[in-house]
Amino acid sequence: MASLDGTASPDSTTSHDDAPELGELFHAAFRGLRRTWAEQLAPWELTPHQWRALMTLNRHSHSHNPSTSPSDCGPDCNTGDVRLKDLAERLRIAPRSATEVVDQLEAKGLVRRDADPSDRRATLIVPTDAGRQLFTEVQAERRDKSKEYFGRLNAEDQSELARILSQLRD
Amino acid sequence: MASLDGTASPDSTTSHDDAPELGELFHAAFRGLRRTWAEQLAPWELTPHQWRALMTLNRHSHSHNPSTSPSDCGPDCNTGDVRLKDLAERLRIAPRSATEVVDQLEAKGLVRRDADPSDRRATLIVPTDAGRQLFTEVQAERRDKSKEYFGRLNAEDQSELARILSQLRD
DNA sequence: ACTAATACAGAGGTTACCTCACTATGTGGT
DNA sequence: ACCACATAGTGAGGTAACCTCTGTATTAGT
Repeated sequence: MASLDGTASPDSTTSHDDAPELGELFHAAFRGLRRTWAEQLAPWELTPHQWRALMTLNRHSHSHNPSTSPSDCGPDCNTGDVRLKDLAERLRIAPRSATEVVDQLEAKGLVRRDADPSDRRATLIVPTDAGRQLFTEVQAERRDKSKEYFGRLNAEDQSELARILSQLRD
Repeated sequence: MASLDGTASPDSTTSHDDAPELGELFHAAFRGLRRTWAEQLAPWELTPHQWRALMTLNRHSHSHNPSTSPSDCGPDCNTGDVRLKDLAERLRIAPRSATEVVDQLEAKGLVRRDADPSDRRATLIVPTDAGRQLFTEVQAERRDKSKEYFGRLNAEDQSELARILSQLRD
């Protein structure tokens, strides 16, 4: 609870209590971000959630489990041993929630569930060709900064924001 | 529990650009904020949404007791008449969604629906005594910066964040 | 070999939104 | 005065993005 650092002045004479709180600003900004994303992704019939999952799967395909790895995993080993659980961790959601979004992507033919040869309990989530193509397509579109939500910030503010948010994320 | 180690892969030969996107950071930070709020508000059985509505109503309505109100409202005194539609606007949600949260707060006895004497279509949302008391109580608790989600940022970063988010909000 | 842990999915719930259609009421035009 | 139309709130119904709890198959530890 009350830590003893005590460096902060509790009187807060200089703080404006009636100013919109950080939380409110954050909330509003996040809702705007979500809305913008949803609109951008609508042509592809993807929700932001699905896009995040697809992006993670396409990008984050380096495995973490070296045990019993196939010997032919050379420099181009990028098939991506991403188990459902790994996806959940990267998206910071519960495994059950990852199941859901994978179900959706699978129904759209964007990812595939493969059996993990090293553990028959596990499922490897692999983007299909369609999934990879869609990812590339959408990403290219999104690279147009004028369509980016954060495009209204200058570069300096963008990196400032990134720095601060990183602290917040823990 | 688990260490959630970063795997500490020193070099990813296949990774070309691993810059975590702003959107991802934003998302993660927002989820943390939501969770923190929910936990803080749990003792009062309020959801973050309900709290935001209650806060808005308490801040923007200066309603006195029906009796003994000498109307010493200053020149800048807002009438304190917050219609459901006004609440929706302030929360930036659809009127129908405001109805919902007002329903919830009314069921808890924290706000009351009064007829607007100047327009019989309109409903004025007024915090009850219980609502005002709860607001004060929770706000006092939340003033303890050590419990604040944004407390982990120093003052400078907090105002930086506020400045940037304001730009984003439009 | 037996027990504990793990990976996933089924069932069902919650929060925080939304739109569309409807009613009651207010407003302006002729 | 009357009618068209807008506006305020709400019932009905839906969606996205989460969650927990439970069950089953499988693997790991002793």
